[in-house]
Amino acid sequence: MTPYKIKIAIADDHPLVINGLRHILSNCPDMEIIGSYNNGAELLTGIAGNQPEVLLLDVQMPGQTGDELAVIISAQYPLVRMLALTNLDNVYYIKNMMRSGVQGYILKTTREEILLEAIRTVYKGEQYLEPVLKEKVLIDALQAKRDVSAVPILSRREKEVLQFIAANLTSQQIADKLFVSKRTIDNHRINLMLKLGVKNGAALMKKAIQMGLIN
Amino acid sequence: MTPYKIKIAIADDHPLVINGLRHILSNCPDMEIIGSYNNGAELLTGIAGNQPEVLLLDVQMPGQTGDELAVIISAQYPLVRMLALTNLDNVYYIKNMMRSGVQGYILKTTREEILLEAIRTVYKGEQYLEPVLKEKVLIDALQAKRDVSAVPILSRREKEVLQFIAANLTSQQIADKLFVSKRTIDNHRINLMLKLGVKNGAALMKKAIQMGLIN
DNA sequence: TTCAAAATAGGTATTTATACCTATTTTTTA
DNA sequence: TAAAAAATAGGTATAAATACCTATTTTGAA
Repeated sequence: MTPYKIKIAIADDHPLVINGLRHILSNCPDMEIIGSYNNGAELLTGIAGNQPEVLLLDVQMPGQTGDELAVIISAQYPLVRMLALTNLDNVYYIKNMMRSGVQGYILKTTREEILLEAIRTVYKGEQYLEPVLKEKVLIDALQAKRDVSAVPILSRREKEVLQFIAANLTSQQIADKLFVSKRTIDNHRINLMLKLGVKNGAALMKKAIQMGLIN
Repeated sequence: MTPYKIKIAIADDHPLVINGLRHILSNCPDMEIIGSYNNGAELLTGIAGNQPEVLLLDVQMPGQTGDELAVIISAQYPLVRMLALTNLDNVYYIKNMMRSGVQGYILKTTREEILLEAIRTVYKGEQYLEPVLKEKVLIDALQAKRDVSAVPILSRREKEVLQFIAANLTSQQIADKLFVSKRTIDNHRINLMLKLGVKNGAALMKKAIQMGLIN
């Protein structure tokens, strides 16, 4: 009796990658490739008539990028599981793809067994992330502040004002809330920017979040 | 021959916790408690004359909070390893403490073996995070966007402009970089704020980071 | 209790951002 | 290829932030 075969599609702009995958998967009794596409447009057209159960999705392709495609596909075909398959081991890309709707993320340099395990895991509806990448994401999330001495010590009032700035308030509104003059808040603002070494409110927010000073 | 004993100090405002830890550690041939403190002030005074190798640090204490203490201690006594020991299993606290300089983070509800393993790991200079918490941090970092329909779809140019705003540039500077009019960038800015539902650049930055639109 | 830091606030100017329009050109998509 | 969306940019205001000062009061730590 023939086993059930997981229907797989591949989207990658490198024919070599597609051929390689075809070769590997053709030796798997529980998988079959039902389509391959060289770019986003082809993928979206092709997938409309013939939906795979697992889509291997390259992150970098000409035209639409992987994250854009992932958003479209997860909205239009919520049953299609996606597995990002790429050379990019940067945490930013991993987070971005996972948040865009892919269920797994593995590297093209990965071993065959991991690839197959990832496909099967994702097919089951579970999330798969290569151990190496898991470690990377963890380190990134918990990274100690680079240079402890470089972390500015903010006064209590400054931290308070920082929270209000983050909460979408203007200096005037903060002043009203704290019953002080707008000029006082302006000064806190400028001192905050000085201490964090930035030149405007937007950058202040970014830095403060990076440093863990606000949520 | 007596084994080397890891010198441990405890800072916690609950005497029960301190007693419990004393009890557990007194049965360990490779550990000894050299001090215990009920609040931040006591800790800072006590540690000045007698530095432990591993400090078990509660996150919530009257007066100074755990993260403030961690920053102070890692600056003044860089050789003292710190292990956060708390009831708070919130990712925010975990990240905050780890970034403030503690090498490990475990829950008070944890099993004895894990506590001891954590102390030994941290003593060796390695990072320790309870498996349950590791998983939490990962999920938090990779979490899919809550409500796909609620995630505004930004155009490519808007995303590009967003990056530049995050990079500390003014509208004029961005305009120069992209060879367009400042007014164009102003419009992108306003559209970005509209789409993300905020009213100023700082809040825009915060929201964009929360949504994973920028690093 | 004395000293230093923090919080307070004002003056004055300039620069940027924000708001609300309209409108054209370019690109994408159906 | 027609229609929709995105990118472009201008007019005109106002509001807000930024910059660089000085100076007093309050608070906290040695």
